[in-house]
Amino acid sequence: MLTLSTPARTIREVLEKRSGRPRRKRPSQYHHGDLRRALIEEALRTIQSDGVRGVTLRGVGETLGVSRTALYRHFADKSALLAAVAREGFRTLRLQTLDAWNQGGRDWAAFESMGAAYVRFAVRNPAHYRVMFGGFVVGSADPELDQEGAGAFQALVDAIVSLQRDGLMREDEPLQLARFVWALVHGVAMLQIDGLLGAEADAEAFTRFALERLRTGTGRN
Amino acid sequence: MLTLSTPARTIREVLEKRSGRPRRKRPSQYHHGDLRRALIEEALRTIQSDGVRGVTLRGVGETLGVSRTALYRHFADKSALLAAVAREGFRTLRLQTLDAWNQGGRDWAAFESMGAAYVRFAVRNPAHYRVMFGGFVVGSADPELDQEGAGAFQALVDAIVSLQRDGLMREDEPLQLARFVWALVHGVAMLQIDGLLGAEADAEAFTRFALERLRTGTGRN
DNA sequence: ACCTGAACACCGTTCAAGT
DNA sequence: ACCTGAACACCGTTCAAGT
Repeated sequence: MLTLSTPARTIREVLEKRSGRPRRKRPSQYHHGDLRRALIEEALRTIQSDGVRGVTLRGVGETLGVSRTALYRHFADKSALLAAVAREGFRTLRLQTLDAWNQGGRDWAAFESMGAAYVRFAVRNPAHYRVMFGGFVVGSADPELDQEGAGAFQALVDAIVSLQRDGLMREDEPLQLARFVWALVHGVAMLQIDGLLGAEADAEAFTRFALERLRTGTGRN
Repeated sequence: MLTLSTPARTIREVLEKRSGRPRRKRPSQYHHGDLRRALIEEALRTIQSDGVRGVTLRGVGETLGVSRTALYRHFADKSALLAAVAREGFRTLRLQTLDAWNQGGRDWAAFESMGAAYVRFAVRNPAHYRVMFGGFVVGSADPELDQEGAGAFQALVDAIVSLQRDGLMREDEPLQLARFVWALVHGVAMLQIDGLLGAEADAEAFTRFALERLRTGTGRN
């Protein structure tokens, strides 16, 4: 029965029966509910090292020691997995920007730190940031993702309202101002990630310059 | 010879010989050097209608009536085709923004028109814009793409220098100012494309607001 | 030169089946 | 409930072969 032409799969099955334990990476845990978590973390790891295009359900499954279709017990499809990864990103982004704002004195300098923290997150996690904004999450309609994104945005709105209360920022509609600031830091981050600032440009110096002009504008008064 | 089991291909070949003209979309031209052009245009059409992910070498080839590998005579790979599409985008972007700048009086209003034209191009051609900035063009090292991108950027730099000469813009380093403006319009465009402005937000009004704040800043003087 | 067609090594997803 | 394995319908790319 166990001839040379026996598929490797069959041999492994025999060995697993023998030892009483499969030879894959600790699969028993996944029967207890943390495969979902493991899938998100492995997807994120792959994204950081190889980019979004490197994420394959086959690869993720193999690394975790489960079949390539096990994922469908926890996510509707691949896009839903990426949406979960994006959600993690917005959460981290909110925590890091809020930290910069609160650590500072909630003045304009703290607001600039907040912006710098935003850009720093994007530049340090370019592939992750691209998953959050690159249009990879299709089919949409992930309410939890929308909620997490809205949470990160709200941190910005709150800071702006605070600055207005202290007479440090223009009395425009806070939402409109928040969109403006978001667009700027998003643009600064994207240009840096895409390497479009030019070789001679100092990325950090440019971020500082951009945050200064955010306050003063570019016109000559 | 021409039995029921004869492949359709053979039948078509016979018909083509008969009529003296092939039944595919004018393939004879492709022997004269415009398959490259046709591939770019068909790829762009597919991008506009179905997004980048809808572009397959098989689909493009089939529509044009050539084999799915014919492309490799004109492009190194799929990424090189997308790079050519991106190049077209930067060319159009430069022409449209320059037009807005020149049609206006080269004053600050014209500069805002230039910014609005930039955002308009992105919003009207979201999938195309994403090809230009979404990190789809990998492997990089397409000098012609870099050159076209640099050309679009130079139009912005020139406008800024002109404004400075007329005493309308701050006397900062023009390159740094150009990067700042680019980051802002890029951010505004991306947020609109990604539908991240919120349902109640008026996209055009926001663009106007953003371009005003570009001049005045957000701080309270 | 330019294009074809088969082959290769991949994909995501579905689904009946196993425990 | 949770996971598997085979099957399906796709991909991009290579390459010998045709004209």
